[in-house]
Amino acid sequence: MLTPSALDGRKRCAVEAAMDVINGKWKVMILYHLMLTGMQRFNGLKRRLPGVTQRMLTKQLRELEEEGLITRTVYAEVPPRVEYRLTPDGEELRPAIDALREWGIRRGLDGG
Amino acid sequence: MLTPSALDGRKRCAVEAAMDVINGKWKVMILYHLMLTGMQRFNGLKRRLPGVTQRMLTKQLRELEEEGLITRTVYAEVPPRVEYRLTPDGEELRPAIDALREWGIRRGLDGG
DNA sequence: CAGAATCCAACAGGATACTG
DNA sequence: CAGTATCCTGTTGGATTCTG
Repeated sequence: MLTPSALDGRKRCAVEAAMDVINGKWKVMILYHLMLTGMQRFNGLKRRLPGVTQRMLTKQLRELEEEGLITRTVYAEVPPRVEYRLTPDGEELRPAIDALREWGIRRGLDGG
Repeated sequence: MLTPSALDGRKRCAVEAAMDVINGKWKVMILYHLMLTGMQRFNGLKRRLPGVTQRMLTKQLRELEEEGLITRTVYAEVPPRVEYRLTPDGEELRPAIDALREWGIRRGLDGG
């Protein structure tokens, strides 16, 4: 629980730290789609994120990987196949992203 | 609940919409401190956000106000007094920010 | 298919000075 | 106290081309 008197002044940057990790135009959406589908390949994500460029998708995927939120599995095949999945750590973001999503729904659609 | 089969493909941007609103280096921290304390004045926020510049604080506060997440109350006094508070809409972000914060704590401190 | 490399534009954000 | 106004920089992000 968020208890004001107990937290004001201490550990004041857990929120900030979390935001740092998911900052980036596409990161939350990437995580969201991995939460929905369990696994996605590069072009699968590209299709699900209208407007993303290869460069940006690659970059954000790499950062999420470095941060330990997703795994990248490369299969040595032709044509290449690369699968992205959430790590347990990334999976633990689900409640937060879910809360964000529900807030977005309440705001924009209000029960729609 | 986040039910994959029901949501994949529909309403796919509630998360994105939410992220758009809270994107900005200081916005979530501003909201967080308003959640903790109920009200803050300009310099109070400035003190609580180490590193923020007046320009950025002003900018992000204005954007949060435009987005309807906070109120800005100006008292015609000398010296001036301006109070910032969450709107009900902003208050509804509490679960999301709380979830983010708890994730950040689990990650960085793991129960600390 | 899943990128890497290069180049470039836009904007977020910072430093500083000034003000009612 | 609570901002404006300028100026400036770095990062984010896009367009395009090339590759194993």
